[in-house]
Amino acid sequence: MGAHKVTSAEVARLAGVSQSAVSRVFTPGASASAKTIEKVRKAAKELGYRPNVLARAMVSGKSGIIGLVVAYLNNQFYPEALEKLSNALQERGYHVLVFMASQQAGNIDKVVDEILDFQVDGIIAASVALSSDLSDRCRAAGVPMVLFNRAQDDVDMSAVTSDNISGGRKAAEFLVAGGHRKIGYIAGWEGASTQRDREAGFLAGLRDKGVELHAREVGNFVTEQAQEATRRMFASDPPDAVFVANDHMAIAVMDTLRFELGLNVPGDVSVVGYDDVAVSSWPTYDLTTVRQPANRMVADTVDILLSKIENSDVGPRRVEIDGPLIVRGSARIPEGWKT
Amino acid sequence: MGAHKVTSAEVARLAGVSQSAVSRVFTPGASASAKTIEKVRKAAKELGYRPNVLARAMVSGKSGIIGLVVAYLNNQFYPEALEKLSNALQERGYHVLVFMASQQAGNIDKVVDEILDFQVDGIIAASVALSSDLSDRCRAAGVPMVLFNRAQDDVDMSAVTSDNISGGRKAAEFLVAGGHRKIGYIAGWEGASTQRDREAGFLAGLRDKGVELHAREVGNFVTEQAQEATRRMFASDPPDAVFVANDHMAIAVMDTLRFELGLNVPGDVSVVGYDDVAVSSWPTYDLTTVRQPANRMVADTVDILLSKIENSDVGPRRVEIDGPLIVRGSARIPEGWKT
DNA sequence: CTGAAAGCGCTAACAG
DNA sequence: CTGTTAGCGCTTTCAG
Repeated sequence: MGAHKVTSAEVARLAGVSQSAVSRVFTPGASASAKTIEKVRKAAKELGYRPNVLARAMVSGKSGIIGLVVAYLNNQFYPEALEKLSNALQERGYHVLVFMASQQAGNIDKVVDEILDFQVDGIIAASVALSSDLSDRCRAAGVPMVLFNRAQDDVDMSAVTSDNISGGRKAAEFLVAGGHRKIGYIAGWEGASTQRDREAGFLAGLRDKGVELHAREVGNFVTEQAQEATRRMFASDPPDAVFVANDHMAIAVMDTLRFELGLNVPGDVSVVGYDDVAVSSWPTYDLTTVRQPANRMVADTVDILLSKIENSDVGPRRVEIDGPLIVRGSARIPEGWKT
Repeated sequence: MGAHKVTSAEVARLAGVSQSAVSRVFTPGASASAKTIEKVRKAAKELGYRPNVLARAMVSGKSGIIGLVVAYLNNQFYPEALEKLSNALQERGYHVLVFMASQQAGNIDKVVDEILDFQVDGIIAASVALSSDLSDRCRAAGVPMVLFNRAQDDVDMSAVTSDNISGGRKAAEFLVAGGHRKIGYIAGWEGASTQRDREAGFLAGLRDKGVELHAREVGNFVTEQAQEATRRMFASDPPDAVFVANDHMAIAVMDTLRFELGLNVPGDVSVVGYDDVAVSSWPTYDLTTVRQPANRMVADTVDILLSKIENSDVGPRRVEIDGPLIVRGSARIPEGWKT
């Protein structure tokens, strides 16, 4: 007993047909007589036969595997995205091979090579920066790739993000409308396009209102660094409002403000974040934040990738999805602010 | 340019050796002369050759893929575990194919079938209940499987969990020592062994101290349901302490207690959770909880699985790792409580 | 050590 | 519609 993988040949023998007949019965776009189908299905069930996806991949050239590169799962936005991506792909007949990559550049290249070894049909890179050499390699291998939640200068690279510039601007307008004039910014990792765009939009928004940035510190999207950034920023001449580059850090900032610095949010300081992850809506934080429309980002990412896979000559697409400012209680609400 | 996958045959031609020579150079346990190795490596680099993992899998029978079934990523414990699992496996030369499975039983069976189609070398099932029929199927296919954070009656099934009974007992002893006599329990999904064991240990702990359970509600490991369970439990004759089956729910319980019911934690009610996820240590919650030693659970899971893969005749192993009670501020600390 | 040859399990022409 | 025949790219005997 045990440890035996049933082959199509064995099913064929039992069903009294050729091996290719079996293959046809299990190949989506194939044709076989009702009688054959019936015989084969019966034999297959009896033997517990299921086609070997890897063998199919070898000859067809399609593995049904999508490589997903992801850097860290600490930020709640990513597990959520990963779950949605995986589900969306599963619904369309694909499966996700996960590769964790630390942020170090060299690592990513190694990881992508490994991905390519698996003959994946496509790659989704979530929040990782890629060397342009890498994109070339994928292109040479004929494997389409799309960036999720990160854009790149390379115009040939498809990418899906929220509209980070517009989002940053919304945060600025809200804070200024709320009467704040001493406004600080806690930046994420400066290698990230999301960080750069959010900051650019935020600064542009301030400038348009004639307000100058009061303070700036870098938190690198990391909890501990965001806490330290907060301490530095509030050590002297503290701001009365802070825009934080993502919710993950914003939560840490709020905790530091409240428990370490004894400040009241939003009484003493207004805080605005970016992402609208699950925690942000918890009553404890009740964080005003710019929502990243994860569902639409995922849907678009999958659409773009699959259309590239199924129709190899479509050009690159870059999508920026506008997300609303979700007004909650962590920042002073301007009088007469219309949702 | 474009879309061409380099084969070992092409490398062989360029290097002026046979195709099998190329294979040997890229096969870990193979032998080739220094001269051959050199020629092949050079040609390979020039062409950008990398072995096709799928083809290798076909003939060797080892795909290097581990199927990971996971139900939901909401509970912070899982992204963390997934990340650690993936990293540990990557370090040992394996890769993770992720399958999301909703809790419905039928779904899981389908998912496992799909996993098997990929000729995975092994399966890790995180927090999903499996029909015994399924275990048989995997055994028949010769694919080892280990359960992560869930046990099963089937003694042939390897499983790694924390010592949930002992953990539940620790929570009971702590609460009773803290002077509580009206103690409630908010249960997780009753199909989960973790839930059952935590409750059993908790009740045993209470019984040993001569305390009776004051109230019990079911939260199913779901935020919203935990909130409702809290409301029901505190509607009349409220307890002065609650043990919640996991931190994910405990956080929701605390928020409900504080913001909806206006109660003070731990002043009016003590709360103890289970898992020690990242949020639990945030100052806002500062949750007293039983830690699940994720690192050791992951390490053991990987060890067990790989030893089964590499040495097919090892028996099943069931590991229960003891986790400490992490005493923080969400529950009254007994006088003279020794850490 | 090395090349030739035989498949791994399956799909895709190709004749019938 | 169906069986026969080639391979997909690679590892692994098997003779040299």
